[in-house]
Amino acid sequence: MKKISESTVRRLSLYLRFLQEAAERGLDTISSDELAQRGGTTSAQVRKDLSLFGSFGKRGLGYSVPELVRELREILGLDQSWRVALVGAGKIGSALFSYRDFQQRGFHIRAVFDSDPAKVGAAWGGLRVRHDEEMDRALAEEQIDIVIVAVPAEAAQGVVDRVVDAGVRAILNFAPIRLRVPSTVSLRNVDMAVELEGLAYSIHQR
Amino acid sequence: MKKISESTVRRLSLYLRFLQEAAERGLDTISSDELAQRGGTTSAQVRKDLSLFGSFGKRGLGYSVPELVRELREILGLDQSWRVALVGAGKIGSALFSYRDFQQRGFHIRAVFDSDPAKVGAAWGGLRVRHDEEMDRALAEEQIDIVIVAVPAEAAQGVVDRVVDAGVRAILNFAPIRLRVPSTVSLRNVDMAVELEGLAYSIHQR
DNA sequence: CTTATCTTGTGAATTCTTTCACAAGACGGA
DNA sequence: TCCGTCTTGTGAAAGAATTCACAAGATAAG
Repeated sequence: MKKISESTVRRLSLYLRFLQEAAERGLDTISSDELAQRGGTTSAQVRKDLSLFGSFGKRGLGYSVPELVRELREILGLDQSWRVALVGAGKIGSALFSYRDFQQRGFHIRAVFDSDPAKVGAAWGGLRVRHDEEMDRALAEEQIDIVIVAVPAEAAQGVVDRVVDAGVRAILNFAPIRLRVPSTVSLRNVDMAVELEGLAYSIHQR
Repeated sequence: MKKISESTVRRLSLYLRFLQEAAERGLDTISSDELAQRGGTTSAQVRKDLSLFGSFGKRGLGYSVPELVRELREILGLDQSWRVALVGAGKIGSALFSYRDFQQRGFHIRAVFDSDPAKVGAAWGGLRVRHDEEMDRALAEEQIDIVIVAVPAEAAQGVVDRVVDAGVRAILNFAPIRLRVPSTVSLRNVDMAVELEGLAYSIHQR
């Protein structure tokens, strides 16, 4: 399969979200143009993105909403549920843990780790916060697919190295630091400081 | 001034972060190559990014760390402090509020709003959570530069419309929805669902 | 059946970003 | 001062992503 750019994948995810809303509203057909409006892009872009995976539309009509939902879920790998672990039981970790959306979309948090003895043992939902030291073994035992890193910047690289050694192939990082991972591992960063600074830049420019 | 791409601004922000670490470690000179390693890019990219704003380096030597820190802070608009408001006093809002990094980088939260009467009045740091209805007036009174939106998806567009009407020109959105704003307003999205789905896509692809 | 109206799928053109590659300086040592 | 070694700054080249523009298919109405 040809290489798909990160921006395309991002957009597919947005299309899917809007299609699901459309499905709830009972729409059963949608055009690339309507999809584009909500995704903040153009109809040509939508068609090009989708055409990388097949031709799902009907000329003159548009796309069948339920069908395209099905296709996109399959393309993105959302027709299965994913086993997620959260490392860092601080404020951000806790906010992420109770973020209902993840669950809904098939991302299930199966384990929470922290290095602070004061936090270890606490009950989080049906889980118990486990000590950091258990992590390496537990990631394998629980067959974790994705790890969310929500520890301070200083600790993040160490955590990630261990996570990678444990065989995890996908990491979502919230620590404000650029992590090194082997090219076989997928890494996404959520970096609030960078975003804020980008905003500062744009207002600063008048 | 020529138009600078969003990816360039993102990278500048990363360079600055690394330069500040370097400064703390006492380094006073750094090459585009060292800067590139940490930013996960190439030396040519670093030089091109910087050259959009001037020539800050010395051939044969590299860049003066303190000087480049100063320049980047000025370019990004970080040589001033920014007045931030937070809308949404839920889990995410609360995590963001206590995120020390923002403060450190000159982003000061001056007001917190929520529509839930149960939350209004609560003391957050030195602030008191205010009712949503006060928002429109308060944004102007407090001369807010940047608004962070941390409300549920259904409420986000309504909040943003009011924020825009109140004259705010920069918004950081955490709600999982694509917001519409006039082109005069800068908007950045932090969309954790999209990031997770991107990771799902990449492992799913084998 | 024919015509008018839609909207897709997709090569080609365009625009934007990144990488290459090298002349121009800067420094240190002899 | 001259030479060897660095590393910047930047046009030019290459590569990616987006947009254009239109033929081809689908439907509906007369």
